[in-house]
Amino acid sequence: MTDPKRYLVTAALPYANGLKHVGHLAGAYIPADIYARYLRARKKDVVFVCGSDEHGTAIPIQAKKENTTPRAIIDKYHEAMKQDFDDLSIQFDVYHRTSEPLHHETAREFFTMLHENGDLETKESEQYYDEEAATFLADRYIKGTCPNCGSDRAFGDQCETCGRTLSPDELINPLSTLSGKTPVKKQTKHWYLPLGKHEQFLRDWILRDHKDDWRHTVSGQCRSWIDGGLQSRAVTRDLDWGVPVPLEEAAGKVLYVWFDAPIGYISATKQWALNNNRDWKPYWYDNDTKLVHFVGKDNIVFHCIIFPVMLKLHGNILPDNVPANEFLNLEGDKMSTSRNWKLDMRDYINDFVKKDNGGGQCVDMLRYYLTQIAPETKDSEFTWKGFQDAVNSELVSIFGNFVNRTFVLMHKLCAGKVPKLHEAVLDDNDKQMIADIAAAKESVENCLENYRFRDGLFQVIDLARKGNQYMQKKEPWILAKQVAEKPELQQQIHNCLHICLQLTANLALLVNPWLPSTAQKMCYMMKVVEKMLDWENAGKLKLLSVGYALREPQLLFRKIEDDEITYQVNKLKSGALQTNETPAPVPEKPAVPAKDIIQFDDFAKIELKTATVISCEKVPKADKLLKLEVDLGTEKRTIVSGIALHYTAEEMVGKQVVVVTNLAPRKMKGIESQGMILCAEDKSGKLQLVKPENPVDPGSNVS
RNA sequence: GCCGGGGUAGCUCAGCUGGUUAGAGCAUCGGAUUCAUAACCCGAAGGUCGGCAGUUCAAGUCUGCUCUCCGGUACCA
Repeated sequence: MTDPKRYLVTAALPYANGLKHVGHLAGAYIPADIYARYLRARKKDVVFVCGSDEHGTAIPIQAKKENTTPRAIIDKYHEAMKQDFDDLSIQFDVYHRTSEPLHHETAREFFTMLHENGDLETKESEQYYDEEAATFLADRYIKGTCPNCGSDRAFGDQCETCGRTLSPDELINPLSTLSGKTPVKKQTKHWYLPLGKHEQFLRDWILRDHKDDWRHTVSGQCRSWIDGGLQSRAVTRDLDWGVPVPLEEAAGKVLYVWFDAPIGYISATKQWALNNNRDWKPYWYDNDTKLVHFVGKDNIVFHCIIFPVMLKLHGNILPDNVPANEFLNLEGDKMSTSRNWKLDMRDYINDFVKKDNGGGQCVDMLRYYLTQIAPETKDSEFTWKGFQDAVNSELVSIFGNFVNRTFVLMHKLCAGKVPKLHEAVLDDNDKQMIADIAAAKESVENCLENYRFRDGLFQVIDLARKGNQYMQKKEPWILAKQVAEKPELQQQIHNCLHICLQLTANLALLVNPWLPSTAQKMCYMMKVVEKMLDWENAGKLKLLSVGYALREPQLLFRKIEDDEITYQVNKLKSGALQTNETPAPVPEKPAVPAKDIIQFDDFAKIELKTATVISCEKVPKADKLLKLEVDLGTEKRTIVSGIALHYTAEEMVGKQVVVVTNLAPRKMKGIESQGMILCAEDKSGKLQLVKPENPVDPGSNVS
């Protein structure tokens, strides 16, 4: 979009069921914050909105887990996340929450318009209903036995043990988690958003109009979705936590969280307008508003497909870009909450920012490193060693050191004041440096405009590097020793320090979107007001006035010591170890079976036998399936088993396994499976075969 | 399996519509220097651009096949 009148920048609404980690930061919040700060520095009309996403079934679930109420959960995590963002200099213009009445009202209005315009479909279906609690049960509120792994910790949407996606109908022995009773099937009506109707619009808008300006990771994923066929999506669901559907016939139903959450951007904008006595409407209705969504790649489909369709139907503007980032790994592995392999924002804040030698410099160190490794084009990796290297050899040695030596020399050679620039004696080095400052402004700006934050920050550091080179060529400390014999050298010294100081001011300005605390500290040292950081001053040589006295230098960044790094790495590893070794917290009543008690006769219905794998091959065109021939002593059978991710076909041959031999046969990928192989599965989802301690004859009964 | 995105120096990445000896930063090694947080500066070394084949006067850059990593999706009794 050329020359937008105003900007609306959004960062993904974090879900209020736990603390967020540095992957979230690198993925959405830091890039969004950099962009918003840049626009503010350019005096653009910009609103940067975010807020807590507080609906959805995971909230009441989390409440149960923590033995409290949903309200307490969202209040707790809303405050915590808000605080963490604040501690890391993520400067939203408004941080709202979807539990606010303003949001409910906004979401209701949104739904109502779509409904009244006939843009939604309705469908009746049978859903589980808890008669005692007199409510329909969300998938998450039904538990039962997993048809896949047999675990009793399966829910209507997913099995906790094997992670398989489920539908409530698949559960064996479904039970309501509310009453503990067996639910009944009951007719229910829901509203759907028919995405398929908008396929052509999406194709034109994304694949044609934004062919060149969207990241190809983003448009590629969109194409994948569109080509895969766009299904209608339920907008409502039977749940009591969320925005009630504003229809009389929809009592007990709420808007699906995916529907109400992005509308949170709109309600946040409204709240901002109220707080600042402004009009929110142009930000969502005027075509000269540039809307940019910052999200992680898991959110692409919502922000590029679903929400735009909603916005179009509702008469709003569409996002100009969705610069989604990929994922951030940690020390060689994916970040994972369940395995405790992660770095929470709060942990960093406590271990670095809140320490005596911490503060803003540590905030900026993290912002620096997370930008430097930002997964803009592919997944990237956070390592503590990398963090240390980036801080020590770039921030400290190049950037911090340049500023420091400039200030020290200025105090030693120029009496603590900004020296004069003697234009008549400018040499090639001076001129080149001046040109480099102007050029840096252009390249940094270009990067920022195109969401290349990693490259932009590199350009800033590179300018500091050029400053070091320049100073080295000029060697004012050498000139100072000769000035007694050659007084004319004093002008060279002045020119060098003048340019270095103006360069320092420029560095403060250019680095400000990325490292705001550092920019402020530099302003303090230069005794200038923050207005100097206005982008229009960039590239110029007049940021500091001649003769102006500056403060004593203070170091911009401290070094990261080796022991801090080893401490963090050990902490990460031992934390992960703990979760691996300690089983899930034992409930107060130990090991009450979740399944119904059965009699011996029931058990006896299952025939279990040992078998030896004779041969084994991978089922073609299936990732998880192995086809096995097993010897049951008296017979041989073919079994198809979903263990290919854990065992290779070769290593299965010769192994003894336990087989359910009287299970009804089932065809998979065209092969009839005549039994089932038993496996144990740990928390991480790793499968282990169940087998006799010592080999026994094939066909031995297991009981 | 299908769809999408990657695989370029030890690490993190640039390389647009094909064109001279494939680039940068960090790390490493050597040198120089002292204004500076043993910092800076100069220099060197380091790559059969995942593999194979093809198109072309010319391919990291185009085509086909293949291996591998990351998502999504199907298979999981």
